[in-house]
Amino acid sequence: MTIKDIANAVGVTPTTVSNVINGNYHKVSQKTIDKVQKVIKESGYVPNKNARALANNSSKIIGVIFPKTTEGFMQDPFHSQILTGIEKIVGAKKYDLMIKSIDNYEEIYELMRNWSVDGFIILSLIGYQLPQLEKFKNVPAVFIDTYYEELKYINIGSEDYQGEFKAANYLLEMGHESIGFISYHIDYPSVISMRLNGFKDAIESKGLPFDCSENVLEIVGFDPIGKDCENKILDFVKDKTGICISADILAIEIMELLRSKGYRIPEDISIIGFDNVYLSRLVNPKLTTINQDIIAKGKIAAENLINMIEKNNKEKPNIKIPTNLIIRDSVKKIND
Amino acid sequence: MTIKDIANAVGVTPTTVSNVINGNYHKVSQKTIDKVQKVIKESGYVPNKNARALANNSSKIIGVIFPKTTEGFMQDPFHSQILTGIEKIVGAKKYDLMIKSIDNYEEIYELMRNWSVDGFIILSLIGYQLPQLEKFKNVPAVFIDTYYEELKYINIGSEDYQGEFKAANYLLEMGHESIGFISYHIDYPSVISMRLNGFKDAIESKGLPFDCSENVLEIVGFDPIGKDCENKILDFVKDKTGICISADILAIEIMELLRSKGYRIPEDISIIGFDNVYLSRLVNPKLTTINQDIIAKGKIAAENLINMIEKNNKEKPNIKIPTNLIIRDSVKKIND
DNA sequence: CTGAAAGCGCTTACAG
DNA sequence: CTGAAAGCGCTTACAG
Repeated sequence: MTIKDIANAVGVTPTTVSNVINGNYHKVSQKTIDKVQKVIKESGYVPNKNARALANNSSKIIGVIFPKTTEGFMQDPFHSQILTGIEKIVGAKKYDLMIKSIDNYEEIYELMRNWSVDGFIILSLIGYQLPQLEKFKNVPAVFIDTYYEELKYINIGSEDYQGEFKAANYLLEMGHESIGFISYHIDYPSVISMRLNGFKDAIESKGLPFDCSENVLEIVGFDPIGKDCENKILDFVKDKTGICISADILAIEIMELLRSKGYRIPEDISIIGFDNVYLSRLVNPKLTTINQDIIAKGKIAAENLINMIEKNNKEKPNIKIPTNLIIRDSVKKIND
Repeated sequence: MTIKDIANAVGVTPTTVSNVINGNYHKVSQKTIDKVQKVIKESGYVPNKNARALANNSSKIIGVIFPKTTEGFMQDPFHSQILTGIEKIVGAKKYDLMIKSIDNYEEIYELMRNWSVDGFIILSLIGYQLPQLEKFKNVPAVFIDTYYEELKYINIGSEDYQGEFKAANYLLEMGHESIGFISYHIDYPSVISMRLNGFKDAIESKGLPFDCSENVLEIVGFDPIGKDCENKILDFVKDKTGICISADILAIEIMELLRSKGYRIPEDISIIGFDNVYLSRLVNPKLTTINQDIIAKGKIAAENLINMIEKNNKEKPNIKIPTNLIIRDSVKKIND
């Protein structure tokens, strides 16, 4: 079933059929429109989008790009929720979705030319790789959580600074005076460095001293936490009553470690996470954390991209999703 | 940059360029091959796959189909891990990946015709909808976790029966005599009904009586668990020492519920899950469970699909991933 | 071994 | 309002 078949069945030319399919109604009489639509419906005609894309140099495909990692990117619940949000909007707006993990930013360009992809959502780009995207400049794209001074694209981030400020501030208000921040490797600038800034400013806003070597522990390597790393954490925690941890997943790992060493949480030490992932309310004690609506983030990314594509919108705003404190059971009040 | 441009640059026709791109080397002289490849490399030529798909009626696109749910499908860590496995193989084999959530199985057919999609991986199809796929019969497709008598497609499942048998058997060997099985809604046949059979047979293999109304609790609705549901669970658990739960996520929810009612795990009641999701080792106590390699499942699905496509393989095997017991801390030994 | 030509299914100026 | 025709970038019999 092709446009030509429809045209023959109705007794009209492919031009006319194409016009009704594409809603160019002002070019066709109502009588013809009706006849064509009837035959299309009855025949179960499905357009060949490859042909359409070839003729239009535009596919209504959106590409989601993420880094090729050994563990597998979607493993991380954060990313799968982003994808959930993206997929909802993309589907609702009648676009198709391609996903691809890459090693090398040339591959984005290649994918674009392969299929005449209309736009991209790019997850977890490392900032310093941005210059490689020069030739990509005129392609509609939105980034997620990419901080880089010269970013010429829309970025969808979160209020990371404000969120971690709230977290640290809560600890301080609960009477904690010696607090720390633990994170995986900290890139600058990045989501994590923003959070660290919020932490620092919360401390200083109370007139307390902040010192990187005192208040911050950056851990290398990934889960499960290695032996040497364990000792660093135990050492770091010793003289503190409360810890902000840059992500729930890591917070949960660390809670597990501390528990195994005989710490009671929150009696012996208070913990606060970031992200409010699903499992944060299922661990024991339930984790106090900073919430962000990750699915909304994916949706906003897709909505902005589609706006760029359809309205040829040239603005490059830096959008930030709000973050808010979720109080559960992993922080205790200190009275003195 | 098109094939025609390359042809002009080399001084040859598009036919020849196409032949070298497609590896039809026996049709071209070595000298010409070299010249064409050199120009392709230098020019940064990228093929237009829409044109190729249009000419070939085949796209090297693989579609991953999943149901449109309100919560969002990829939320579930199980599904995002499957997707991780699929993406790895699809990328490695130089295919492209489209994903789409659907309400209605007609949409699969539509997607196929839209893009000349070469094959599909279909997740969480409800068995009784299979007959709707009649017209889809000749399209390469593999299903994941779909049990249906008349399945004419490859299905990639797990040893659900054997896994739950091992789980229940472990409880029995640890001295538990009154044990139960808790699950969300049980379809027949399905992953869950297979697990229930394994549970039942383990009990009966010890010469113990099995009675559905005694040993099985099917809960309706989803997380978080509702009030009425809570009471059912508490009631069910009262006269038992060990519980098999059909999925880790549910097990973790239930552990949380029991803890809040004063139960100590495993001292007061033993719990065993299924799936070995990431968080099962992060909860307290660490969850004893049945492991399956979910990423491998995704990989096997993709490998089988691509074999079907490329070798025109007509076999429809029913593949099952092994399951094994992971002993952690949520089951205690009962000595009498 | 190489090329001319038709065809895949659509869109889009252009003419009438 | 309708249609004839060229074009999008590829592939593939077929002829030489």
